[in-house]
This record gives sequence, structure tokens and C-alpha cells, in this order.
Amino acid sequence: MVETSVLKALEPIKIPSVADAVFEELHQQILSLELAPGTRMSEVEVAKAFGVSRQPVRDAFYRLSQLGFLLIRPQRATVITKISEAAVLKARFVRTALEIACLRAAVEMATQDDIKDLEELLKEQQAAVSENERQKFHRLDDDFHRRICEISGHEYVWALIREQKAHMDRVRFLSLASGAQAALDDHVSITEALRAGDGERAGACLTVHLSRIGTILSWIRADNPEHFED
Amino acid sequence: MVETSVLKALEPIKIPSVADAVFEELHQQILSLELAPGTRMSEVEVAKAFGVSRQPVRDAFYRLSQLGFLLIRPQRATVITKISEAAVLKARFVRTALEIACLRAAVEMATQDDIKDLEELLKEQQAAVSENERQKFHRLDDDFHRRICEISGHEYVWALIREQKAHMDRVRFLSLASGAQAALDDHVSITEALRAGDGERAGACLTVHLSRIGTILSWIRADNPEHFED
DNA sequence: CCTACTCAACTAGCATATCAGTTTACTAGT
DNA sequence: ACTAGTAAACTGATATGCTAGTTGAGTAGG
Repeated sequence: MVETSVLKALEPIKIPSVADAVFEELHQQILSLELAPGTRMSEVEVAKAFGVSRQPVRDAFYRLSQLGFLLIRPQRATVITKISEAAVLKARFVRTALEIACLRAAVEMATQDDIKDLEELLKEQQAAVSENERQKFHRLDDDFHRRICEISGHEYVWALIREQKAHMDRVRFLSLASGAQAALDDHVSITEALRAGDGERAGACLTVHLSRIGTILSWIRADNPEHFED
Repeated sequence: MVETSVLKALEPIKIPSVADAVFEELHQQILSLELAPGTRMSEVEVAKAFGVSRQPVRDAFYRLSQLGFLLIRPQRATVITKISEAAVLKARFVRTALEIACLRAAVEMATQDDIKDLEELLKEQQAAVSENERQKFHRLDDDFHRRICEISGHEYVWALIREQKAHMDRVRFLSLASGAQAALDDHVSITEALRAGDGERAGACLTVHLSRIGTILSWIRADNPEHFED
């Protein structure tokens, strides 16, 4: 037998396929609005641009359509979906439901160390806000919410939340730095409630936190009507 | 212009593709355990059995793997996943979170007619239980939960719940008729709480309701160890 | 100038061939 | 009998040709 490595991986190693790469790239470009809503996409063109065949592009297209970012119509052009105010609010509802469940579980499970970790995150977030580092804050924001899922022992829920969140992220990308301080304040409130073991209050804070997107949604739409559907 | 029809469909008509058909058939067979967990699946064989090419089968396989029913390992055999006790409990957690959110919203939204509809459903369920019509009860069970989503104004959540539910359904299929009366009693309690406008109590009843699968899970596993993963 | 029709240029779904990697059955050597 | 090595028989991923259907520009007819 050929000795491949000392520690043969126990879990099946995930080999990133070409389709994965195409998906990741397109997903990132769509979320960052480099690929604007309404843009016509062609399997052939994308395949040529990436230097691959149509098949992996087709696979990637399908995944994106499942997430609601591509509208594939047989025999017709595939287009990047416009931001739907309704879809964003739906995503918010689902995300709120899932995160509240995690938060309530986290209240029961959180150790001193967990709280410390969260507070460490809050400090980093404060630094990012102070230095106006928008990208960094967004990443730390995600970390905070993911961390709560982990603490609750329901880490897998983050995958679902991330899916839902994606629809909100396109809006967030248009919002510039607005609301970062308010978001951070919410995080502080949530962490305090968590430390106090008050699941009710934590949930209420989270609801307020996630509701903020609703208030900015209308004026972001007013500023960027071309990215929204009628 | 050729007059295609008087009422041209406003929404783009969904043309069922071959891939859709393959997916639906396999999905149904997997959920009903006609295709047992652990079964090796081959794109080629399935394609031959359905009389189609490998492409639509591949598409269907991918969708099933996303739902957690197929384990696709490149260059290795694709197998139908065994029932995972952990996956069922994860699905239960997510489903509970989503349904509680809907239920609480439904408490605010429900009209007299909505309650009447639900109670009508309960009667049909009672009939199904009395006549020991298992399939029918399962369908009415789903209707009940879907109806609550509709009442809450968050009908789209049902699609997510259905996804999660699928993992629980394979277990339900093994459970024979056990617990139908208990489930119906839960439905009655939930409806009563809904009528009383007591979201707190309704949520508690729902949590109990969905928890029942946890209690039967271990002895179903004991009776059917071959369908469960270690 | 406007309308109705034709047709070429697309589209995605489907079929098929090829490729690289894994598994497994078989054989040669002990 | 048993092990090591090899090759054939798989696997899914990728590439590409083909088809039915849609779209839109251009043209003929009014």
C-alpha cells in the first residue's frame, strides 16, 4: 500500500469542484452587487469568461436559483433577480425565528467563557466602528450571530441563517456604514441579557436588532430603485 | 398574433422538466423507504430505469443531496443516507423555531373563519384516526400545520418546514399508526389556545407536540437499526 | 408611418463522450 | 493458503453536440 499520509483524514475530504468555484465567485459578485440585479446571464458567456465548460456553470446557476438569486426560465434568458422588498422581509422573519430559538437555548447553555468571547467580539466591533472599517464590521457582525448559534449547541442553524441573510446582505451592501453603531449597541444589549440569563429580554433585543433593516429598506429602495423589483 | 388562450397565465407557467419528474419520484420513494437507507445509487442505472439520460438524473441527485437524502462522493458510489438521529433532532429544532414564530403571528391574525377551518380539519382528523386511515391522517396533519402558516401570513415558511419535516417523515413512516390520537389531541390544544388568543400556551403545546418524535425515535431505532446510521 | 409576419440568433434542457479517480476482482509470487 | 500488485470495471465531474422553444430585429404589406 502506498502511504498517502500519516493522518489519513477521517472525514471525506471535500474536493472543491469547478462548479463550486464558479458558484462561489458568482455568489460573491451577486451579493456585492458587482453583478447588478437585472443583469442577463448566459451559460455560454460565463463559461467562456471562467474558461470552463457549460456544465459546471449550469450547476452553479441551479444552486443560485435555489437561493433566489437567479431566475432561470427555460428557453429564455437567465437574469439576476432584483432585490425584492418582500423577499427581504420574509428572510427577516425566518432569520428572527431561528435566531431567537438559538438565543433562548444559548441562555441556558452559555458559560462564563462564552460570554467573555462575545464581549471580546464586541470590543473588536467597537474598534471597527470607530475606525469606520465597514467590511470588517460586517464580518464581525456575522461572527457575533454565528457565535450565538454555536453557544446554543445548534451550530448547524447558522447555515440556514446564512442562506436567509444573503437576501438582506444585498441591502446591507447598499446601506453604506449607516447603522453600525446602532447595531453594535444592540449586540451589547443582547450580550447583557445573555449574561443576565434573561432569554425574554435577549429575544426582544434581537427582534429590535433585526427589525432595523425594515426601517432602512424603504429609503435604500428610494435611493436605488434600479436594483429593486416593482 | 395567435390567440393562445383567453386567460394568458400571468405568472410564468412552471414546465415540469424531466429532472423534476426524476426528483419527485426518487424523493417519494426515499421518504416512503421503498428505497432503503444505505442503498447504492448509480446515475447510469437510474437513468436506464427511467429511460432518460444521465443529465436529469444528475440534477435530481444533486437536489436530493442538498436535502440530505443522498450522499454524493465524487468517484465513489452515491448512497441513500441512513436516518440520522442527530439530523432528525436538528430538523425538529428548526421546525419548532419556525412553527412557533408562525403560531405566534397566527394568534394575532386569525379570524373566526380561520378557527372554523382548523376545527373542520380536526374533525376530519378525528374521522381518519377512528377509521385508522394512516395515510389520510398524515396528509391532514400536514394540512393543519400548513394552515397555521397560511393564517399567520407567512405561507412561504411552509416550504422550509416541509424540507425539515422530510427527515422526520422517514421516521414517521416507520412508526406505523402510533401516536395519531396523541397528535390529534395536541392539535386540539393548539387550536384552543389559538382561539383564546394565547400565543404562549399555543407555543408550549406545539413544542410538546413536536417533541413527541423524540420519545418514539429511540425505540423506532431499536426496532429498525438497519435504517439508522451508527 | 404603422402593423403583421418571417427568420436568424439566441436560450436552457437533454443526450452523449471523455476524463480522472476509486473500488474490486484477479493473478503472480511467496 | 495468503499477500502484493495490477488491471478492469465501476464512480461522478466535465466537455460538447443537439433539440425545442423564445426573442427580437428586419421586412413585406397596408
